[in-house]
Amino acid sequence: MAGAGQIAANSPGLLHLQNHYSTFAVFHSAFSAAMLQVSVLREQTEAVLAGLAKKHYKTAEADVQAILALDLRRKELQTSHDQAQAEANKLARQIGDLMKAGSKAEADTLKLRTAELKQQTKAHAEELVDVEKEQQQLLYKLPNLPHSSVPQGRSADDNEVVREVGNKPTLAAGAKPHWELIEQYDIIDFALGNKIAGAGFPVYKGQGARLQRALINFFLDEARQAGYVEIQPPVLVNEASGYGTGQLPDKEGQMYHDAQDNLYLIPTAEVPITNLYRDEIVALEALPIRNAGYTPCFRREAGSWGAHVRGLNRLHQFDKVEIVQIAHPDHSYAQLEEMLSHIEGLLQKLELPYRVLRLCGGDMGFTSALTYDLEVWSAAQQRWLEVSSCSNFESYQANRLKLRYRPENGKTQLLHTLNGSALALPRIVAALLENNQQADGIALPAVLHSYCGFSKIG
RNA sequence: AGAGAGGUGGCAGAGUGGUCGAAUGCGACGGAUUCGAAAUCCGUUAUACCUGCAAGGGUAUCGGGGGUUCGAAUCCCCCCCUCUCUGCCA
Repeated sequence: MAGAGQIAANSPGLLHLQNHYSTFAVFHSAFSAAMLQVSVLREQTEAVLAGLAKKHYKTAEADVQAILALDLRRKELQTSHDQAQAEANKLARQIGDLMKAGSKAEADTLKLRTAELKQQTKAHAEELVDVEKEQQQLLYKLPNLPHSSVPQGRSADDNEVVREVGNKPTLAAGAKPHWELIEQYDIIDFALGNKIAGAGFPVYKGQGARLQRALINFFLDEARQAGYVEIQPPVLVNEASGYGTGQLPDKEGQMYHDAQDNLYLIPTAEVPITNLYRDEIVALEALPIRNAGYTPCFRREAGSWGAHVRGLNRLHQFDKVEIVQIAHPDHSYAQLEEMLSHIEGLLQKLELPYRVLRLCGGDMGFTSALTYDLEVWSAAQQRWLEVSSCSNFESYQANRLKLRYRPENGKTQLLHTLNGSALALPRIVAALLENNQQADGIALPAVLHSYCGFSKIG
């Protein structure tokens, strides 16, 4: 094919998203160069296989070998194709000169050769497309490699509790879960939402709506004070953006899709905000980039409805403030810690007991290299609720996004992308309601009083 | 939604079949000049892949895809997008 490495945005040609940053090497720790770079598969095969094993990826050995074999074939084809094309280009120039000189017969002789070359380049180009497509599909299957600090493990039970902060409140007898409290105070109405939209689309009313607005403002203000630029992105994105952050092609069933215009409702502000930097070469001085945005988030969550997802625990539409960073590869883990401490600060100001988990290989996301989950204690439900997930994707997303920087000298390199919820509202609301319930209402934490315009619900 | 115009390098903007990866201007970078700066002058200034220890060489890319041709930014077809006017509308 012509122009290996080009991206055909807005077209089915997205399969041609290339991963040819072969020189992005091993400057960092053995693990820190992320996936989807064939050079890493080739140069650090053992480490890659170990990482994939940690993520419980089944066919690692076979897939990696297949990708490497395809890469060899790809190079062969590229070389032969380029050589044939070079000769054809040279002949074309000669033919042009001959025509001008009036030597038509000689020109015709050369044309015979160009016809042959044309056959060759065409055959090579076609196979090249096939090979690249096949390699691409295998690469898309591979999850990101876990950071060395990621604990071994298969499920949520194996996650590492990094720390637990705050005291769990002791509720009076007869304490209610939030789905009863919201009815009692008439602040969130599932039945109404069901009537106008469907299950999982609650209607916030009165103090409930005002609390939502207060939390959004609080989170955005805190983010701005921490150095984040506030972004208001579209909540519908195109297909290329879905590929850029990795929601496509694997998880398309989790997004609402407008087939008429081929747009997707965002499952998180991560998608539009990170894609802002798709196909960009960012100046070193601009790093790290800190962006924050509030958006509603839409998740189909097909088939995931069950007993313990009552009330606000899981919704089709919810509100979230997301923080996104783009960092130099050498500094991305420092930035991850910065983000984590920002999020912890929010929870502390909200006076919610929380814990920080380092997710194990089996529980972390497909695209992540290291993920911290933050969970708040929901006193009436007597369980931890995940309110934030904060991850470093290293160059895994950047590779698809073609998000790079130019080093002092040398070729462009991939940047690292990170994001975290700061914070997702529904479970925060659930915990606030449950933990602060009193006989005569719900006492809100001091930090929210001025944002809400009231200090107590009820 | 209808009609028309247009998509070229960081930006602006030439270029209607070959010598065009692409004039020119601006910007940026390096150098000269200067005590320093402005101005001026000289030079450099895209991305990706293949090849090579390197220097270098090669290929591709002028919105995307396909076609015509020995040869396409330039001609033909399809698609996408933007702008203007009309319609509609928060």
